[in-house]
Amino acid sequence: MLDFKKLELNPSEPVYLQIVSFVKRQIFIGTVEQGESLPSRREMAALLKINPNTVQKAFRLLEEEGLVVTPPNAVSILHWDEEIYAVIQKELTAGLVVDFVAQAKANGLTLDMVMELLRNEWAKENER
Amino acid sequence: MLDFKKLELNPSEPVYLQIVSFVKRQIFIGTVEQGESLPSRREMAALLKINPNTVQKAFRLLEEEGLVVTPPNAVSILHWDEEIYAVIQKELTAGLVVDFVAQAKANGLTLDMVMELLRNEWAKENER
DNA sequence: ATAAGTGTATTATTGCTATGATACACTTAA
DNA sequence: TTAAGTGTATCATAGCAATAATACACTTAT
Repeated sequence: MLDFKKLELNPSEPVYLQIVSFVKRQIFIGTVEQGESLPSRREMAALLKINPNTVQKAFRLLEEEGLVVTPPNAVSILHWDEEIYAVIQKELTAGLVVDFVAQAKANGLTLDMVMELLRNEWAKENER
Repeated sequence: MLDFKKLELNPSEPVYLQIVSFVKRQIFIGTVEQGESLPSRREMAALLKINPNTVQKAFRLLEEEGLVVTPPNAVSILHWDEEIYAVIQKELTAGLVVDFVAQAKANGLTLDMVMELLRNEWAKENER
């Protein structure tokens, strides 16, 4: 189930994008089901203490990406098909490493160096 | 030796940052020596077809980070000490993975998954 | 002396993006 | 019918960051 109270807003990244990412990750991880309702724009805005338009922007984006459907004058509902799921799955996995690898190569690093750095950083603080 | 002709400007990232990164990477990789001169602001601006102030901003940043020194009314010169070198070395290696790991964890990925993705992406196109 | 080359400081402009205010159309239930 | 709740469209605002224009002080070689 979607629990937006767990979404801690980071002031340095656009709020609407944080909402989008949050929902995508929940779908990807599988903590959320098809047909589940999202809060209304105003409700969610009140919860997060932000402007309803910001929520609207996030939800519209989710709709454009095929993760959400919104009947007229009613609350948005989570809905996606396999194809779309594959897209966000790729985005959250393979897509994540693309820029990273490009940068690492530009910096002159080797694969072995990167894997070593990765292991170290991963071990640091398994908090949360 | 610094060859700014190899610096292909990417329109979607600030130019002055691209210049800074370029120089840092050259220092880190070791294709450049202490005492080497940079082009004058105007010269470099002409070469890259950008505004001299943009070059100035980049060079000033490099100076603030301790990679460059600029005598009065003269061209800037590459100069750094071991401590500063260690800083940018860390920035270009360990520092690179920090955000990446944070994101991967947020997406619910495991270390093994990430390493696998990394190998795949690294193998893709060893061009350049 | 002069002209051309340095770096630098100050200010202006531009463009973009995120966010906010407001009004509208519609549904639903009291 | 009315009031409160939906989403939505349009426009305004604000803030920020990158880039640009301009003028200044100084050096150097002609």
